[in-house]
Amino acid sequence: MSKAERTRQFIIEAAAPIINKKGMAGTSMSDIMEATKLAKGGIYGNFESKEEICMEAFLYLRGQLANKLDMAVAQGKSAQEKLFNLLDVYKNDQCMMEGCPILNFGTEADDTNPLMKEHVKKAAFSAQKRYFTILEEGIKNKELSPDLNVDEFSVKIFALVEGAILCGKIVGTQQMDVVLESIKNDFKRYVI
Amino acid sequence: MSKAERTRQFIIEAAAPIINKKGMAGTSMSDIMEATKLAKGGIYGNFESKEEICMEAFLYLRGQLANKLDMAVAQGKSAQEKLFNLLDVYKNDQCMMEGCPILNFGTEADDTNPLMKEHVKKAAFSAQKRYFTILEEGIKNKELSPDLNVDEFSVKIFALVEGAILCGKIVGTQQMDVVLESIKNDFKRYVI
DNA sequence: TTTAAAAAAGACCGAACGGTCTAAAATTGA
DNA sequence: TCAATTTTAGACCGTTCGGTCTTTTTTAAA
Repeated sequence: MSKAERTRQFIIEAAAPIINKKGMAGTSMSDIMEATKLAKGGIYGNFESKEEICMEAFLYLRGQLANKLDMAVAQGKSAQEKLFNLLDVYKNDQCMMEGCPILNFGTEADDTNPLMKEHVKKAAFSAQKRYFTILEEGIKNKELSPDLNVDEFSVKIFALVEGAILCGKIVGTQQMDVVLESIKNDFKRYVI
Repeated sequence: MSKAERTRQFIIEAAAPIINKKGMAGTSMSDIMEATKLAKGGIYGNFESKEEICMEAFLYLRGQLANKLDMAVAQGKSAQEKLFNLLDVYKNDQCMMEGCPILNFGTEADDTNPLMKEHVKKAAFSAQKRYFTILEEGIKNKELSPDLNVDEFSVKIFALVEGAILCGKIVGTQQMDVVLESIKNDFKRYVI
């Protein structure tokens, strides 16, 4: 890994939480310079624009979150354990990074930045797919009722999780917990 | 209504959809000048800062949406009709304004603008209260099972609706429809 | 219709913006 | 260790930012 590659990664990791928090338009290059303690040249030698930094920041955050979720799922033995572990990441670990990047970048990018929007869309699909896989395996293993519409329920869980995060941000964590708990109850209706 | 009051309102109505779409940080005074065809003086004679315009824009959008939802609810005779009419506003009328102001302003304001955050919080509460009232009346009128936890279900519907809007923005309207439909199905489980 | 008051225009301000470029410094292969 | 190369510092660029202020225009009461 060359010096430049290391610096590039360092910039991404330093900038990502700021951009996630303040938004793309709300984050200035000077914010990033301050966070990295690098001068203009040090940054623009590794990225060709602020937009590129924003893109990489999103991909980084998305990857970090995906890893954490995948690990939580892997810990679970049953479909229920897998899903509940996943949801508990949001419940307990949310504080770590300032909110879900899909929610934050998605709301800002959708009318503004088509390329970013496409990346967010992909991230949303893969989040839904994670639910899908848990549910489908659960049915295959006779843990869950085959009546469950896996396609629809995956999307519903995704919407509920994102809604829960929004509730947590603007109202408070107790509302987020209520919503996350309601997902568990919905799920339990299909447990055989 | 004085000239100034009319102009002020005109500016708010012209700026609101832009700010809702591009965000507060992403909207510049020149954007607002262009939309209103007014010069700096004309705008700053009626507002003391861009932030004030953003505040008023949010309150305006929030009010518009609230009116539309209240009217839809008023059209319904049963709890089910009321809720379903409300949800159909999102399904059909969403295109009108670029997304839910609670979602858009909420995600941007939460780490940035405490006063705005407070307004968004209030708006979220009153959105939840609208669900609460429908459900509680439904129980009182023996339309809905008293087993329904009205407090929790109101928050859940709110989270699902906001999640549905996010799905609609980043993935597509068909996902939004799936989620809105799932709210109806959840509701039906409590109909007596 | 006149005139005093209110409202809007637009030149202007300093600051901050994203981005460039050259010179200095740090890295790296020999 | 040294020289070629890569990487970073930071002065600099034009532009745009939010906001002010004086002048002009418009409004509206007499």
